[in-house]
Amino acid sequence: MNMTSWPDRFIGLSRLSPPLKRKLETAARIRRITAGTRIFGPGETPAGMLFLIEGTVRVHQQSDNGRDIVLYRVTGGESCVMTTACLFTHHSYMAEGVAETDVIAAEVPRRTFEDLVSDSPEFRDFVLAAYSHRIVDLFEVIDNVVFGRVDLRIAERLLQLADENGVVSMTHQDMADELGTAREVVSRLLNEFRKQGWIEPGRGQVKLLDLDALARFAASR
Amino acid sequence: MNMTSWPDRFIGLSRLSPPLKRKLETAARIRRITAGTRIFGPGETPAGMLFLIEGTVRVHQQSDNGRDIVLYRVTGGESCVMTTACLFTHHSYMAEGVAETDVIAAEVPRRTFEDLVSDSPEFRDFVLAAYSHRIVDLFEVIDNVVFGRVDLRIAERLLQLADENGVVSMTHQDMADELGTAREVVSRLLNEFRKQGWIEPGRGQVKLLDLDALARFAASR
DNA sequence: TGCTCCGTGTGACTTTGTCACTGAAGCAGC
DNA sequence: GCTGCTTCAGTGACAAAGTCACACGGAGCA
Repeated sequence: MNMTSWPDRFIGLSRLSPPLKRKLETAARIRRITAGTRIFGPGETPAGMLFLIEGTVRVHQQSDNGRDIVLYRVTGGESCVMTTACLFTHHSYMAEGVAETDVIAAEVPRRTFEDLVSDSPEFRDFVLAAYSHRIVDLFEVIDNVVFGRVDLRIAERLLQLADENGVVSMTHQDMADELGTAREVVSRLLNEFRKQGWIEPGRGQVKLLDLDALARFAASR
Repeated sequence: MNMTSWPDRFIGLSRLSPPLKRKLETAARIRRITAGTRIFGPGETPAGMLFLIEGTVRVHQQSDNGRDIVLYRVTGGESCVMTTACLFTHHSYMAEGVAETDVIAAEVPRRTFEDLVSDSPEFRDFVLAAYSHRIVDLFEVIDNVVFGRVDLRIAERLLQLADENGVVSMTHQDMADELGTAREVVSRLLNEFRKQGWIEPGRGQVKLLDLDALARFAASR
């Protein structure tokens, strides 16, 4: 990958003027982060704005009694909103970010970030659009957990997270942490799905047998 | 109230230069909204940025099956984030805003708003800080609904919403809609509180008898 | 081979949400 | 006053979801 052009990978940043692009590139520090690394967590403060060039980062919230829920994922071509929010408010993080795959990211120092927000309407629009879209994500999370049923949400996630062979490589605990529920609930509901012939469970993975049935179930009610 | 100085009531806007303050004031349309009026709702798009001079606006999310949850409230001296988000993304509203009291607000047209965001670092900081703080609110809502217990949340809300006489003037349905739960659940739990001698229920209102006990209960676990 | 850890299964119980229905409190209109 | 209507609250039965405790078995390793 040609590192000198990374802003072009971000919708909105490609329209920056060449001088501003150069400013972004020279100020940024390219970070390579291996899968599983915790990138930020509650109590820490961001050193700068993170632009995700490659990979995905999972942002999730934890409770004191061990439960966990995924708020959203940041993928290549996006910026990290939590970081933006913390930069703007000078607060520390409230959730945790973990590299789900190997990640390449550009870290732009706070000072440069603030300058660009000031000087460039395109940059500002990019940041604010990303910001606003993430708020929509949070609304959806709330809608799901308050009004949604767990069985439908599991079916939906299985379909989202399956690889090209229809296999989801996660433990039941992982799935529970995705949805903010408990492991036992996932085990029981997956067992129901198995009885329906929709899936074939294995240790640390689930094989989806009937995608259509799962999709129909997820869409019901 | 002296209307010519309303930006001074907003922390952050008082530091605007006099010319920009005048620009805000002349472009704004002062709106008086009576309690109970629906200000915006899903599907609509904002005509401009709303600055709340007096009163409170309740922003809540509704499900298709009749349940409801309050996301946050906007009070005097704050701006409406939903509106900001929609202005930035050119999306329509996803939640509903209702005037909880009589409201006086300044509506600044989108064009003026965008100009000010461009030209004034102070104005931009004000908007972004409000924005970011509201994200924090949403994180808290998620934390509560995913990890919290309903009885503790009710106790907490009763204390928040009580007037100076310790009376909360709401129906059980209203309280359920605050917390995103069902009316029957509220009825049952309030009955428990009554058995403990903490409250005295009445039609359309609850009288708090033992604030300390309620507070201790809300803080437990 | 035996040991330990981890992922999973399960039963019993609590909490929360849903449904259907009852009755009481307020509030017209007469 | 009385009559009917609406709104609010209470309740029982059940379903869904979360908690707790523990059992089982496979994977990996000494």
